[in-house]
Amino acid sequence: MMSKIVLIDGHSILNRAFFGLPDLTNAEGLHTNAIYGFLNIMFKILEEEKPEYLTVAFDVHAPTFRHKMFEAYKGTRKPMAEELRQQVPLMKEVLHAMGIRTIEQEGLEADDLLGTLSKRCERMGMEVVIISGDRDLLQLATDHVEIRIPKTKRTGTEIENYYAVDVKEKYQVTPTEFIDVKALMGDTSDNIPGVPGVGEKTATKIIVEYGSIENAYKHASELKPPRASKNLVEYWDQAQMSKVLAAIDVDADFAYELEEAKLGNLYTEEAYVYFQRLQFKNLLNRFDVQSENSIEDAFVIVVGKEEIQKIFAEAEKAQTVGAVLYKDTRNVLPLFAGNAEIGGIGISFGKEKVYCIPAGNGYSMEELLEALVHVAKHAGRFVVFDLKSSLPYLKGLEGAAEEKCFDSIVAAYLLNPLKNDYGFEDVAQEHLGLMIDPKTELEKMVCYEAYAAFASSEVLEEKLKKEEMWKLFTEIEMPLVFTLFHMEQNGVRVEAEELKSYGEQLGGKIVQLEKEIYELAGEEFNINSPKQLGVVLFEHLSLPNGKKTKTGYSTAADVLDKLAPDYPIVAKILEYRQLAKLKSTYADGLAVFIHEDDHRIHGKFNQTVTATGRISSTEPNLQNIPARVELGRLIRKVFVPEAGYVFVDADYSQIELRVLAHCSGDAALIEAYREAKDIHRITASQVFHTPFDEVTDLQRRNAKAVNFGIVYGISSFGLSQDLSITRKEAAEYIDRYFETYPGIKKFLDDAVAHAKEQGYVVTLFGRRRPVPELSSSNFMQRQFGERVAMNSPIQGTAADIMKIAMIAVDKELRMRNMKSRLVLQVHDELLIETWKEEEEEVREILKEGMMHAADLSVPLEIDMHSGKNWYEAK
DNA sequence: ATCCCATGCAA
DNA sequence: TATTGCATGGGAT
Repeated sequence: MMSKIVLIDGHSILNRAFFGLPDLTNAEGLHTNAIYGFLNIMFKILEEEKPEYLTVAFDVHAPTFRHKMFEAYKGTRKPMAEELRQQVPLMKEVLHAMGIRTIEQEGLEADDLLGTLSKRCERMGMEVVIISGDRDLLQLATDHVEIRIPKTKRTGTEIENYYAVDVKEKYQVTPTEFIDVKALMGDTSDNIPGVPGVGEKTATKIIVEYGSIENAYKHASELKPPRASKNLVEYWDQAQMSKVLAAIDVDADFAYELEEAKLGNLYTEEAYVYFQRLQFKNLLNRFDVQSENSIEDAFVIVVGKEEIQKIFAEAEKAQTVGAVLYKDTRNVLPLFAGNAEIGGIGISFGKEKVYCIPAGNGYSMEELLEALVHVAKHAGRFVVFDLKSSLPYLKGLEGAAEEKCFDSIVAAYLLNPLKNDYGFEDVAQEHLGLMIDPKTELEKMVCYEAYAAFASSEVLEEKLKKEEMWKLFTEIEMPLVFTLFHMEQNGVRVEAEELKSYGEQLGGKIVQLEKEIYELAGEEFNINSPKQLGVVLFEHLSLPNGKKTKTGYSTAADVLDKLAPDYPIVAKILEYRQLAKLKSTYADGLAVFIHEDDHRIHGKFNQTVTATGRISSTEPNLQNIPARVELGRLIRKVFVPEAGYVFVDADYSQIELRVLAHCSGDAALIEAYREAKDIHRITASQVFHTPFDEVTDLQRRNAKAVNFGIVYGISSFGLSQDLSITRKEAAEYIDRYFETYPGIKKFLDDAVAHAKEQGYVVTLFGRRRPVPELSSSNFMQRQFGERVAMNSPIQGTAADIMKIAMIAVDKELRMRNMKSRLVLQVHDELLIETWKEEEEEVREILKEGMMHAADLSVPLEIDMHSGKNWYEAK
């Protein structure tokens, strides 16, 4: 059997991968998508080809003989994107770590290296496979040299394959003639001139007939389009030069030992470290797991009652205990509140102490859980992944062992809040370098999770301390786990019947509006489809259209608002949209979450989702219940307290602006807050140099918009959109604002500067947010990064303060054994279902907890209302 | 089934 | 071409 070599066009494949895949970054903020894509393509090819040898060729950033010959060669090429450039040296390191030969040579392009190598190998009787994204390489195809061009599609990678015959079949010319075709037609991407007036069609026709440009030149007078005939003669020199430029050098002079390209074990320890660092989870599966995961040897499935007793006794004395509860589905799933059946527990308190204990071996599930809580109370530290989801089963843990709890997922979130998920496998991989095969059987997986819990807390603690977030973790985030758990358990009561009739009323109006819209349109269509709606409005009815989206006309509210006064149908559509939204998302959407037994919605409050530190709410989202428009706001009437209770609702008054005043130390803004009732009016008065009492409504509105803009990371464009003014006017407002409050300008500038230097911004309580966008090559991305750097410390600090307040309020209610309970948090607002006799006490607790959550240089004011439903309490 | 887009709701 | 989120229906794959 003939031996085979695979040759890869390094830059070309990196380039393909870079543009074919979405941007990926690892924890350090390195871009990794091109490397990831390259490796995927490479592994696929290696599996298919099973070659004996492999070499990857790269271009060198230096002039080649082609540049010397034609200065403008590749002159039109844009510089490589920064995100891609960064990946090139790393790519080479990764290849070297896998023992793969790379080659590059000054004065030669990768094409020439590939061409020369392919010829040399072919002469030795080898089979050659060249991988490139570039069709120019097709000239190298022979009966023994195959060119393979990967195409990245959504469905995966498809590869076009070309031996010499395939080139002929597809392009009608032989690989060698391909050079002549290119010499005639030129190549804009390489800036090869070719012959003017000759494109692909003509060039191919000429070469099919005459075989080469030289022969065509001899028969120049016969050439078909007279233009080609004339130009070939006139530009003969240029054509000849183009041919030399287009021809790959197959006889270049450079040193290369085939033996160095011999493939060995790619999955070296060194490569493993790189893959881990780059966070190529899927690719890590390729590594032989045995050597790394010798900890598996310590895994024990315990079934004897006495042994179990012994383990619990030993665990009690341990400094750190990692644990996991599992359901006996063939998966370790996050547990949820309620009646899920649990299969057993996992527990680990040392590298050699890792146990899976299924229920039913002398210990029922209840007894296991009880014993586990007992362990938690006595051990030094109790570590789990996603504590909140296990709390329903760990009765008695609260109070007794609360402070010993360590949630590794929460810790991992603080260390990098930008990730999408924080499964224990991810944390194990990132912080322990532990690779876990996702197909691992259940009991072994339980052991892995218990061990990872045990082993991770120390590492995470060290990292949190190093990044000065230990206090944030222990004093805010961990206590908050319990508060959020309480809120989820409490839920909020919703009147199902009322909600249903509200939905039905909407439904009636929607049907009516639908009819009217069809009549005005003269046709029936799906009003919910922006695509169909766009066609009806802007094509069939020829309404003047402003904006477009990628896929068609924009039918967004701000566009339709402008048309509504002139076109009754548009006004109807806006009304229809409003009602449809209320019905689908709120009336019908909320109804499915109401529990039949207690008439309450137990939504989830997520602690590890947002980039800034806010809480998020899902299933359903209880943080976006309508409030601004009356019809929508009515929904709040179905949120009610249980009999004997009232709602008390408290929200911070402009907490973000106050945070800004404090953090910036701006004297004028601080002073404004010390005296102020109406901050926007004061701002207007100061910015427009108008006495407080003479501020017009317009001035106040503008000042308010600027205040908001500042908090979001202002841009003149954004402000101009919001106020419907020109960018210039918006810019003037901003300038005047910064003149009035120079401290704010400095604070925002400093935030951006800090982010550029350190790569992250930080809140008053030490919470960090990385800002990788600031090192993007894309201008818009960088602009975005600047706004993020300005906004995150403000939004994040406000979130920190609210968390402190929530914990304080919840603790106080429980310490006093009160019936009243925290049910909702909406970023700057807390809703408490209050036992009527406790109303005054609750108001006091809220006031105290919220106003004194932080000691700022401006007062933290709140607005507070009571009511028999959420509508009235707001 | 699953994903993406446009849209719209909140602070 | 203003910050942070989540859910929806439509429509492509």
